[in-house]
Amino acid sequence: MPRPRSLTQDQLAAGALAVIDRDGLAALSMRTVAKELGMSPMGLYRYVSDRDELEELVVEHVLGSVDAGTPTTATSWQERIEIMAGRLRDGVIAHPEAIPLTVLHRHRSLAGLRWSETVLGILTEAGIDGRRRVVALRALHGYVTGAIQLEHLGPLAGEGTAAIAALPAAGFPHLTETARSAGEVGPDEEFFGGLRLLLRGLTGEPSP
Amino acid sequence: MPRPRSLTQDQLAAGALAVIDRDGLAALSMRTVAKELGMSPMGLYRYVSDRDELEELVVEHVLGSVDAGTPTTATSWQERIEIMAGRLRDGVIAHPEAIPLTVLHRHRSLAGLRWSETVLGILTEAGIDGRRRVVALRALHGYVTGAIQLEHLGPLAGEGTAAIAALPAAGFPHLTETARSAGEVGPDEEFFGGLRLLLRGLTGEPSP
DNA sequence: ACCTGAACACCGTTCAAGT
DNA sequence: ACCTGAACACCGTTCAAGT
Repeated sequence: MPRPRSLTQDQLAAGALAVIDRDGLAALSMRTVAKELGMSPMGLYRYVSDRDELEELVVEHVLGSVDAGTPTTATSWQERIEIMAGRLRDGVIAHPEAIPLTVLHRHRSLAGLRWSETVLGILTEAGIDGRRRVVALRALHGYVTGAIQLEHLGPLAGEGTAAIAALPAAGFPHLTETARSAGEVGPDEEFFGGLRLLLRGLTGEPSP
Repeated sequence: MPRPRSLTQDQLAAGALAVIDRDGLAALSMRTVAKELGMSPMGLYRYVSDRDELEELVVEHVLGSVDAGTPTTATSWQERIEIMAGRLRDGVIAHPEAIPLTVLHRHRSLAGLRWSETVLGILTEAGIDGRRRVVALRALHGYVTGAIQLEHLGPLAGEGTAAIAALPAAGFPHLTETARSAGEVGPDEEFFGGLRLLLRGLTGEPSP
């Protein structure tokens, strides 16, 4: 005798994300999510074929919160891309414990592809096309992904904290010196500063 | 009655890496590594305090194979940075299954810090210092990390294969079109093309 | 059709013991 | 000091059964 599904896929994703946000990524398991939702562990398999699919659902949920609409307030295409990068960063950083999952599954996510589509539109509008546009999208995607992760693993000031502080200053003169100036650079300046380097490189002539 | 250690830390790392290379990252466990080395699972705890430390050892082993010496053949500082990035990419890609570990632990690795030290030296020599140098290192680090991961997760042509092919072309006009030109762009052009964008942005005046 | 419970083959790690 | 073996509290997933 058919019973109605008690959950939507989004509720499942939200339950899993609640476990991650509260207890950390290591605590994520079919069993803990089932408990969070008041089901038996095997009940989840009605919604998802394995753990990997549960993870994809979580990422879809996180990236689904990112506004993929073309920014209208910005005056230049560079600014529009900065806004897109900032939105993605904000959405991902809102669930720091999920970052490894987000990075891992981002490229299979529909919401992630919507972000890429909008960025491609902005690049096209800027007169970038063909192979140059492919390289530009990949570079932006790679930078944003890597920068968010690095920020999560610890700022350079933090990278210094544990590892660099214990470093033989003689063997690492530049690193120890840079670690000192790193304290003045906040995460926003770091993220958008690096992004602007990329955009500036993109702006010049088609290259030699 | 004291017995000599039967293993070096490097042999332990090599054993773990052998498991990863042969059977994938999911197969890595204290038990499988112990079996690989002909020990009981608990024997490993003489060398390493937990699984996390075993992972760090693996990453140290992988990054330890990367030549961190300043390149001497290159004629420009940009070329020297390209060589450094290429060496890191080659070293990491040699163990594709270990990439998630490499990314995760890279910032705590001594060999990783040696790479950063050399890159900082090249940047300094190029006249980049202070906060600009901090931002430059982080941007390079972020880009290289992200680009290697993206390459491992699948090229844009591959990102297209599964996901983009199944995409409603109407809703994703740029993405479907770009996926077509993506086939012409090989992984090297993609990696170094993006890197050169960054370097070109770095080369201009100190910025507005 | 939706969900449960027992069972299987795994984990990382603690603890007590062997040489 | 180095290593082992049993045990504990976990995993993901299969399979048979309940409503």
